[in-house]
Amino acid sequence: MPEFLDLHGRTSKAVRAVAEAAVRRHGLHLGQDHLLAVLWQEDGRTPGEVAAALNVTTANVVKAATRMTAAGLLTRRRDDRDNRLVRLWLTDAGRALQEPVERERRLIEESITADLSPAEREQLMSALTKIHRSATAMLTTPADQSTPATP
Amino acid sequence: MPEFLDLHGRTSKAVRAVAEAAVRRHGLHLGQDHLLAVLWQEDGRTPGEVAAALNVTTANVVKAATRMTAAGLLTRRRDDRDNRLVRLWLTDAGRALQEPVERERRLIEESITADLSPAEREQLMSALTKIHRSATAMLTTPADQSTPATP
DNA sequence: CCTCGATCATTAACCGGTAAACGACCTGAG
DNA sequence: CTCAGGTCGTTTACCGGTTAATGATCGAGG
Repeated sequence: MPEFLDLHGRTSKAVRAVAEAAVRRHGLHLGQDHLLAVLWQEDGRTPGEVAAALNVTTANVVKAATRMTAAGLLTRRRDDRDNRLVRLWLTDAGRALQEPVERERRLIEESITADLSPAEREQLMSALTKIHRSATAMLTTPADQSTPATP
Repeated sequence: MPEFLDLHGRTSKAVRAVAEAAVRRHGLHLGQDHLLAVLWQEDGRTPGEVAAALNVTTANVVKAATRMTAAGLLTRRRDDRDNRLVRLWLTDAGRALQEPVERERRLIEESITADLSPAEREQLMSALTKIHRSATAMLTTPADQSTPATP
């Protein structure tokens, strides 16, 4: 029922669907492009490092890495010095996706914000930043709804 | 990398996490509250009707309904006149959640938008509406990125 | 009356995401 | 040197979401 949560949820789903469709044209699933983006920036990171960079659990990265390894995008290799660690390396196929995927992502960004004036876009980013800050604060500070305002 | 998509994704995840934590305090999972909301409005709907109201697949509603039936929130019963149809009925437990869940959802809406002035809030809703419209349009009209502007 | 197509719900197989349990490995204190 | 505790990755079991295949039922035409 609440206005913002409802609109945000529907918008979020629609945006997600657009990104999903776009990335699927390159044989990827949504989320896999984020994992690739981290490795495009720097190769040979561990699942834990990738998870931290993506703000996701390590288990999630492991599962995705398994699928992407099977798909020929990644290579797994244990670290020689510390045998607990596993390092993820891009294959040529995984590296080849960088340019087209990043380009498409830029196009989506443009198309999806095309109806907004520069001022509107600026205000939207500002507002979303505030929402993001509030939300993350509410996650670490549980259930302060008894004191909504700080006098 | 794109500014908006990145910020939107992170914000979306944070907001989702807040809603998840809130609804979990009442023994629900995120999404189940939406299903309940439809039934709170009117009881005895079919999975297909609920799915259409939530903009979700019927299969998803069926799965959720199965779990919620096991949790004692719902009751399944086949329609007498048309035996293909199944109607979902709230139990007392399911109906009892309406007031606390809706109240908490309102509180979250307030808390999460507390840093925004009324004007900012208005602009945010307007911008999100435009984003939503663009995104849904891009879903039905695939790959018009070769003609970004309509001259 | 009977069949054939449309309309339902359901199931199974995938995804991304999570939390929890597990096991292998390193490291530092004794 | 040993061993206890911390740090990893992996596995398993959920949840919400999807698509595709299956199955039961209704309804209309012949």
